[in-house]
Amino acid sequence: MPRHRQATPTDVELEILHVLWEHQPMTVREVVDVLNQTRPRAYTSILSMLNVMFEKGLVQRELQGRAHLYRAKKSKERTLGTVVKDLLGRAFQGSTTSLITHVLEQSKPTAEELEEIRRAIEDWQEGEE
Amino acid sequence: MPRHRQATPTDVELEILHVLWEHQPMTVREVVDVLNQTRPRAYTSILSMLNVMFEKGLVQRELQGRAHLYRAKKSKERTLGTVVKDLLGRAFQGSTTSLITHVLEQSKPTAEELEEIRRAIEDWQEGEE
DNA sequence: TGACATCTACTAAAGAATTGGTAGATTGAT
DNA sequence: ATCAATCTACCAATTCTTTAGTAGATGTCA
Repeated sequence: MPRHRQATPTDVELEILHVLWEHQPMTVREVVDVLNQTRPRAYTSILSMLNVMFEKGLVQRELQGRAHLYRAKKSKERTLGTVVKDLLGRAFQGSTTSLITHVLEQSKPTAEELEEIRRAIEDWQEGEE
Repeated sequence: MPRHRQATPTDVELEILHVLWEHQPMTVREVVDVLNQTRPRAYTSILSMLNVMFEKGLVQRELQGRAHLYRAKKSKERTLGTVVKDLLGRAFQGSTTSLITHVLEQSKPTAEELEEIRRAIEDWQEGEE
């Protein structure tokens, strides 16, 4: 009857990671202040989450005075890469084309964005291959 | 202390939906037989999941003899669209280009796949705009 | 008819995710 | 020194997800 721990960060974890990536290193208080601008939660809620994330190895911390300074352990790039890889396998059974088609349909990019995407494809092609 | 129900199908739900999309309509027994080829679970486990999914409105069912015939309520296209939209907001803060860049990096498409992707972009452009 | 297979409904159970409270220590200001 | 603010650790509670057992009904077949 068990359950396997999720391979990628959960919703709230991702929410917190995004804040850290932008302002790290941060105290719990600072994270709370940023999050409260969108969806208010108790200080101890965020503290608990950061604790869980520390135990999972998602964040690092160091003492400064009596408060902890947190920072994400993995970069935004690496983390989002894992998230995409997971989704690709779980929902799209590895089909890159299918995933990209859905992305286009959902985001309905403007002509400029399309150009940007085309450039991203070329950049990637030259960089990797 | 609550939790908000997930907007998109969960892992196991997606696993089951993929099976249904390919063979529907199906009895529980048939779904179990397909799933057991990859990861074996008890008959009642799948039955329970299908029940939950029925209550959530993810699948429909009709009686045939004394067994139920299940089928997905929403198409694969619509469902995966929702999944992508959710991910785009949650993990990529709406940035299509960022998401696509990560998809390319993770899937490392071959030259042929790249061509396919380019064609998908053009198709989409002509179809929609 | 009786043994057996199979289907459903109901229930249980345990782990994971998320939110928050309480208590105790420490700091800073008056 | 005392009071308030603030930080952490520890714990509680609730919902969701996933897996599976049990019981009861029904159908099949010798």
